[in-house]
Amino acid sequence: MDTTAGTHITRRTTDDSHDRRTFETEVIAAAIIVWFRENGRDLPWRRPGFTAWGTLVSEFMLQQTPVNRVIPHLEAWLDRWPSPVELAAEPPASAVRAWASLGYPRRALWLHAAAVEITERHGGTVPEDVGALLALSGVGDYTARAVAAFAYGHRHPVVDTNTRRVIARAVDGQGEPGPPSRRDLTAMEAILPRGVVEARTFNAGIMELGAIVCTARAPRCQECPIREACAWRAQGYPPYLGARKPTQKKYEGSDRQVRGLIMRELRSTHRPVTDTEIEQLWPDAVQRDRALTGLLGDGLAIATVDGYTLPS
DNA sequence: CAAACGTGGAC
DNA sequence: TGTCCAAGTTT
Repeated sequence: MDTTAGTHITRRTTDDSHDRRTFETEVIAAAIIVWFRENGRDLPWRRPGFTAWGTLVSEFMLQQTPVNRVIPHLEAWLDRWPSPVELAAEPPASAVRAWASLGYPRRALWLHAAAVEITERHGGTVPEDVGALLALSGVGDYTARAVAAFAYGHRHPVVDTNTRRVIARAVDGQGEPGPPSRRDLTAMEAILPRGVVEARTFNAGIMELGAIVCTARAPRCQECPIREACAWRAQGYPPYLGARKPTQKKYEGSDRQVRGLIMRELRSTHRPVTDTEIEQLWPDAVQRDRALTGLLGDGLAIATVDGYTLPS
């Protein structure tokens, strides 16, 4: 927190001992809301009339995949499957094919499974309740709250990598957030505006701020609406000394790459892929078998007498 | 809790 | 060229 001004105000706005709202955090929230209304991107899931199902699909696709790569696949997906009922009526293979090269194809399988669960347990309507959302396949803390908040307007803290980074910098004065923790949720809750409308806009706005201004690399502080209130800036941008996320392993030559090659082959045809064809994909038999066994275990590949297929 | 899980663009 | 990063979830 900024301690440079002798007039710094720390009045609490509630008796809740977990509430970290102060004059400073309320200024930050208000500035983000105003900034977002002016500067938020025109994205499909922000269009009026965008459905809860559309929101759920978009959140699945946005898990670790950049916005620009998601948009065309999202629109094609929703044209084909306007509600979970239509998707649930198709085999998982259709979902995995439509997922194409978005990456992490288990998400396609989970999204299909979630569509079946929504159809069977919720009459084909995406649930509003965070608990019910969390019970769906592939839906975790982030996605459940994002759907409840953005599709249904409920007041929930939405925590993702962007909100964690903005709070780490602006509020905590750290250049990077620490490892993800349940405390992130309470930290976000603690500064979330009380009003339903304000909370919804703040959730979207702080994510947007982290995505296009307060970025991981080369943040554009001169364009930041909360630069005057930013604790990290006030302290002279001290370097981050805490635990770093482990460096990502090399993709070239990894099991992930082999899985990706096999999945690409399975998606490319409606006929079973033979052992011989699988062998052409990667020279190392041990690694190849490990990848294939993993895919079978994940349910992304099915063994038949004629070879391997997507799950039907 | 750490590790696994795809893919492609940016610097 | 190699590293970093992207609206996470699961085991």
